[in-house]
Amino acid sequence: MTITENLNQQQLMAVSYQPANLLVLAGAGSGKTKVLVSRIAYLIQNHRIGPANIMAVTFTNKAAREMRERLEKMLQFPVTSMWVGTFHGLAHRFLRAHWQEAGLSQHFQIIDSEDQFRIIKRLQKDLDLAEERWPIKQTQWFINNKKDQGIRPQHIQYGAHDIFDKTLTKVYELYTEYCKRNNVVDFAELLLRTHEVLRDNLSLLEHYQDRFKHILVDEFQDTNDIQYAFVKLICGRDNFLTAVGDDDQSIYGWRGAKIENIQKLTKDFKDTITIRLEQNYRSTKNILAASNAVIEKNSNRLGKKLWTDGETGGLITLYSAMNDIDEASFIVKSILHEIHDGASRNDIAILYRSNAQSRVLEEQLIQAGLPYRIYGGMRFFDRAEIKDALAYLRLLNNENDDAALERIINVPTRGVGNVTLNKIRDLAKANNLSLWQSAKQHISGNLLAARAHNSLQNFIELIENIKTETENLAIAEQIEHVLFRASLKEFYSKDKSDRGRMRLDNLNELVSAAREFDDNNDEASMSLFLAHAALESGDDGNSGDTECVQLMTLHSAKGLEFPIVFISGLEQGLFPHQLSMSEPDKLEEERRLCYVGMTRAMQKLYLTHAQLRRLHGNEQYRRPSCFLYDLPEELLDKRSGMSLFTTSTTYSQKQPESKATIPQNTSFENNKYSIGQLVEHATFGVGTILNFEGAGDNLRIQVNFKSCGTKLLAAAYAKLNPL
DNA sequence: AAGGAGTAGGTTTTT
DNA sequence: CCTACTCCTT
Repeated sequence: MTITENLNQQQLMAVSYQPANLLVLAGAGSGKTKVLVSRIAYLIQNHRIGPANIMAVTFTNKAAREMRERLEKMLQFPVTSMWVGTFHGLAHRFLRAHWQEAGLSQHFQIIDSEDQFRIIKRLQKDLDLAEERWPIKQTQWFINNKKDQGIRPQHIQYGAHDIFDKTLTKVYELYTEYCKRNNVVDFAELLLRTHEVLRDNLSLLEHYQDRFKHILVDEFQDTNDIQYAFVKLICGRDNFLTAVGDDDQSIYGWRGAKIENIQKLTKDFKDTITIRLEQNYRSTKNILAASNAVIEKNSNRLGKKLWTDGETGGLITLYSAMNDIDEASFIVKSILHEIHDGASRNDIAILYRSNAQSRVLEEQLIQAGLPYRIYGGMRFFDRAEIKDALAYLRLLNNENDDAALERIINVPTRGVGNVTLNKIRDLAKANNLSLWQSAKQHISGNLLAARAHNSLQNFIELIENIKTETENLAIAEQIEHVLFRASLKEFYSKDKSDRGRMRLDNLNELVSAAREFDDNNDEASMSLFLAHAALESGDDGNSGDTECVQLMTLHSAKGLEFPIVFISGLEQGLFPHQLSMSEPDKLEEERRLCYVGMTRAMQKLYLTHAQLRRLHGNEQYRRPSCFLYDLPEELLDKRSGMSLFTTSTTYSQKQPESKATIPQNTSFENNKYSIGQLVEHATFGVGTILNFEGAGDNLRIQVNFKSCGTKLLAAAYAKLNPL
């Protein structure tokens, strides 16, 4: 098969266009990845560009892996010398090679946002900044935001009375010093430092400009200032940029992505050719028409209209639910129908604006006995037990990693409590020592009471012993040894709950991950494995054998596609979100998010909203989302749940408090339960009580419901058992 | 050092 | 309403 086979005219043009600066505006489902991969293959095969002369930047590590795989499959030979990765991954690679020019020490480590949070918290505490007035998150945001814009503490200008900027800049400054002292680098620093080194080192810059004849960047609409500056810098000579993206799918403005980047590209890069991929191969005509109708309401678009010569498809179902539970129950019922009609659970995705919305959906799915999977929860390498284990490894790798030491000095508990730790901190601060050095001084100088002294000494010896014992081991074996010597597994196995068991599993999984890393990397080292752990989310992909309905936020649905898609909670204040409704720019991003969601659907799209929703504990009447009014009537199959009027009587009854959850896998329809059973195991919900029998503990109740509510049951109970 | 009480806060997330 | 975290008691 040749590279240019099976491409439409626009795709072919994008793939085969002579070396030049290219902007490929690729609409949803227009074969963007295919074009990107094919263009690289084409450059290699037809323009005799060496893989080593190509750099490809992707949005996630997963995308990077997939790109390399597809490319190698297409070319039938490995392209190991090509640089493929995320901006962060590539920057890391660069800094490892040029740590001296970058002013880093050779074995610098990457910290993630949680580490960063803890460090800033510590620093602010030392500065006596009250957390209520100076939220750590805010400082963290301040620092990262400055870094994303290429701004160092010394560049920040503030007025004499600007306490806010003055204070945060001070923290930023101390934080920078801390990172230098501890030999660590955060995510934003990877990019900023790389940019600075290239900018200030002409020979190095020219070397890379000469090497990378072609730089290809995917998801260009999601680049931030520093990333754009980096691309601009490196594309400064006889080399070319291929930027692929879709301004209509820019949904990360809130974390620094600049939609303007894709808009100003043609001005900043010489003779840029713009190619539009507008033929969609994913969705039906109806779905596409509806999506187009929504996105058309945005101003400032580069302009693009998707079309398809696929089938018209069914109408889009718009369900107006009575409340959030009715909404969830409608979704679940519809899923059951779809499955009955031959759909696989894997084909179905439920999308929502915020994670909190998943709970009600989950409850209904559990009741229906439908297996589901939630995307984008806690990431593997972010789990507490994994981070503990990694902290040991970090400490072994670099004794002066204070954050690592703080994390595990008393995990598992070994009698080095807060009092001792504070003493260690104080001495470290006074003499500009690392915590490890300070701890050793406490031992050698006999500065502690006997009990603390012994505990601390044991800790120091433990670390030093592990260090010698693991010196020549492969990384997986090193980790196993650490887990054993630090009794981490023992520590977690004390927890007999599901959670404890899961933690043990995860620790074992960590060993496997290390082994896999070892197998896949020629020069695997502990230092590289730690970097891998920081840069990779370690998402398990489609693990597991059971087919699952997929639940995720609209944001995490980007780049995916499903035959059947539900978008729930289309209500003013929820989607578009309350906090994004005031400013036009933010509302436009919400609209793009809606567009992204809708264009995930291949065959069938369901949109739902609830008239009454329980949010933060109280019920609120909600207007349908403004996006729903953009949809052409003729594309819709409108349905609605019970009217509000009927149920409001139920809701208005005086109801005593009760708390409980229905056990999983319980089926309810028209069954009789003892009230004790039900009140103890009920979740709130909607239902009708058909009949009562007996009284007191022997009271039995017949209910007809999707899920019967605690409130309702409690009301019934109160009615039959007056005080 | 663990568990209970009390309370603050509650978009979106990858690296 | 639910959670995650702090603080306070044993």
